Amino acid sequence: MDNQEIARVLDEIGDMLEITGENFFRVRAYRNAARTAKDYPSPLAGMDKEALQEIPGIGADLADKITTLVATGDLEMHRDLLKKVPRGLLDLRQIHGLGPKRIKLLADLLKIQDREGLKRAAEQGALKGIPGFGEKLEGQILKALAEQAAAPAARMLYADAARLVESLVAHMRKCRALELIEAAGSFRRRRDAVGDLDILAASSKPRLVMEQLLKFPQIKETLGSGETKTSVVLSGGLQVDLRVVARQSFGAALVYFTGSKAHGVHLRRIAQSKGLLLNEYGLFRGEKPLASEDEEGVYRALGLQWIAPELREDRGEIEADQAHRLPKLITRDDLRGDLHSHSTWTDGRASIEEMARAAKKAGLEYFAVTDHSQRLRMTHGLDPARVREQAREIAAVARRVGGIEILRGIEVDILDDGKLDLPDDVLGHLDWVVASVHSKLDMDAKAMTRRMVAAIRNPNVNVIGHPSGRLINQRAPSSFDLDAILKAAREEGCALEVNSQPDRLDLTDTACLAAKHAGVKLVVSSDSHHPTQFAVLEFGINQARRGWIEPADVLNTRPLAKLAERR
DNA sequence: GCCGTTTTCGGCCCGACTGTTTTCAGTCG
Repeated sequence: MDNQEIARVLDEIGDMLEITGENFFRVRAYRNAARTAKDYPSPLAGMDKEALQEIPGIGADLADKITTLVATGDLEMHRDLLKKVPRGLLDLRQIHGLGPKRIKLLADLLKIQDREGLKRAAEQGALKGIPGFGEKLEGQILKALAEQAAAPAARMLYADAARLVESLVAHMRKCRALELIEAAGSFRRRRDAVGDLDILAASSKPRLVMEQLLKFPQIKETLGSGETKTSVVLSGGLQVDLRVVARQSFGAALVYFTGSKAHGVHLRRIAQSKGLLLNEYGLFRGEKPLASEDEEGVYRALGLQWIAPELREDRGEIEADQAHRLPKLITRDDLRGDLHSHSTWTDGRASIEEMARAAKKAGLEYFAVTDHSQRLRMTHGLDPARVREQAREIAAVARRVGGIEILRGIEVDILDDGKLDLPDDVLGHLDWVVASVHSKLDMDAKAMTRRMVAAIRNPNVNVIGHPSGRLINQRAPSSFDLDAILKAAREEGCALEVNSQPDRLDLTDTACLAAKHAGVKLVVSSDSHHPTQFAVLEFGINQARRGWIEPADVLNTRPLAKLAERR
């Protein structure tokens, strides 16, 4: 049972307890634990009760429940609650406007158990009779039920969101009343994909700024609009929340609106422990504002240093800050080279020379040409003869294009049994070997772990490419024992890749952190198939920063001469 | 259910918007 599954069960318990009217703080304890589990960088399944209790927010009772859940795959409390709150009822939480209190009323007064029952009742006009329900809410529920029959909204890739933010911000800047604007929320935290967009603006005339947003051409629906806050849904289904505050509150509002929610809660608890109040308008002692204009000031007044948005997930960054141990995060400028790229020799769309010129233009000192190996027939993967032939072309290009070093590399397939797709004597003559899984991505965890560890043990392999194989919104990550893989990688001095393609971003942020803790080096790579794609390195850097990665953790921050050192 | 430079009991983060009310509960972020 992995951390995601543990989190799901705990979350469901929280929801069911809330619907049955349990003490809200007990509910919150389960929600907190679920969130902690979801973000925890190593498997809770491998931890004993004492270790679990060391984690903030998990006490004796929850540690006990988690170990039971891991051992038996089930929890008596979860089963018992499902008898009281059937799954159909639980699912009603997805409907906008329905929370625990109203769901309880629906179940108690109208005996509603699921969507079907709710739909019938709403169509008959039966909801209006319930206290707190009226004409509008009934209509809203019917509409939500009809819309949810359509596909559920996927999260938008960060790269797509970045383009949208650019056009939205350009649109907003046409408003003269706008003083400052910043995309906050999970976008500013540089998450790999975002569920909505939170835009923060400063203005003394908020009404005008709201009106400007409502003129944005892609708006499908307005969910709500008040003096300081407007929510709209764009035609693609993405929700945009705009918040407008006075300029002197911008820093506090940015902290508040950047989140994460858990990070914000933690900050407000610190404020409270100092007898202060923290909200989106500032940090206050009684009526007196202590800080509000900029983020640095707000953190300082709480006794903290400014924390990079990528770290604000309440994964220990506040404690690290208090101990003066915040990481000095890697930036794009720290990268000297790129170690994964393709050319027209396989599935790339540009020649080696075009790629070399583009890499040089992107400010890189070196890059590796790592085309696919023979097994990937559809890409015309390289056999030993073509590997040698390509080496001659690389040498020729290197003579023509100065100012950048070109490494002779390969992205060799890891076969089903963990052997590699090219013989060792061929790999041994190359400068850089990426080994990747491209087939049978869904094999069971034990077999996949063996397969990847076997590749790591091959001394010719420098790095494992896109280790999990996931494609965001399209393909689940392969299952394997990350700890076992990290242990082998550490022993062999084999690195793991952070693939920067916007739909891969693989390793994930938490896996980066786990690798760092295990002493495994990373490589941030573009996996470019086109000259413009060296720009995606920015996205891989985002992901690495979210994983607390510093320049020294990443091999391609080194000058070429030091690249061969494996640790 | 968790937690402790006020505490092992009694607290637990904060505010905007909507719809239903006629001062506020519920939901949401």
